[in-house]
Amino acid sequence: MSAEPPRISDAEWTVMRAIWSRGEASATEVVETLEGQTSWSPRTVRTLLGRLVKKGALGFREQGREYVYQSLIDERSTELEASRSFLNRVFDGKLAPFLATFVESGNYSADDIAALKRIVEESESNPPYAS
Amino acid sequence: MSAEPPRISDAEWTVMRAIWSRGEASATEVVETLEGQTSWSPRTVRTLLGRLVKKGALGFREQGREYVYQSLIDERSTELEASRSFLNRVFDGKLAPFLATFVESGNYSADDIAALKRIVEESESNPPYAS
DNA sequence: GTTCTTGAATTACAGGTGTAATCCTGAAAG
DNA sequence: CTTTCAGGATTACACCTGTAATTCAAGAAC
Repeated sequence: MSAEPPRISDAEWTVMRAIWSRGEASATEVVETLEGQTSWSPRTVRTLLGRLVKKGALGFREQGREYVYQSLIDERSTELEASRSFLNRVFDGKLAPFLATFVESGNYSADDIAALKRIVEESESNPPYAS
Repeated sequence: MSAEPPRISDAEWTVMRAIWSRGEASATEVVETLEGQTSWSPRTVRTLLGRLVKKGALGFREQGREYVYQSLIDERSTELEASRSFLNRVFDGKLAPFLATFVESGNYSADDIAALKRIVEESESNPPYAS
């Protein structure tokens, strides 16, 4: 019944995150948001917005001569789906090897450790499925 | 000085993992390994092997009429690089939000918790950089 | 009213990707 | 020897991506 969630490409993720961070935004606003983050031409940003609309990831309403875009897909669930897809691709779907690799390399911060602790604690009061 | 590490596509990851899991393998062996995991034609698998060779991810030696392929890129560092690139794309490079999203959804196993515990403990004796 | 400007829509264009089929060659089978 | 077959090499082909430029139309500026 539900349409497939659209595939968001690398560059498109950047745009989606800009939209999510603002709630909604005109093309010009997105361009401004991305200046400094990327070196894309405003043309490129507009192209990406158009593609995201075509994919069903964004909707828009007209405001005068401009469109104001808003997300049609949920940030959390889109992130989760991307995470699962990534883990499947690279780590056979398993979180533990991902963490191991990441941590072996020292690529984590104190914040990350704090997040890990919360997870461990939470899991003790509310255990996940076994093995 | 070092060449860029090759970009491994989605389908190619599947092949690389088959090679890594075997150390080295002929095309036929890779095809066999992937039966049941995918529904690709043997042709497709051979195409992917060829592309990976062209990209510099795989090398091969001739064994009779066949090639025996082996990886030219390190599994761990390739995984790490993919992980970083993923986190950058989706979570602004930060591990903690990834974990939060993942855990909110309940998508983790007891194994994962065990891995987390080890990591937390390790980090206590050997703390990461601050914040 | 005519021109300039700005946004959206359309078009561009060279890779990369998924997914194979076809071609070519040398070994295997007869 | 001739035919067959299996493997690598080459070709196919539509769609996706990154990265824009060009076109068109309606307001904004004269």
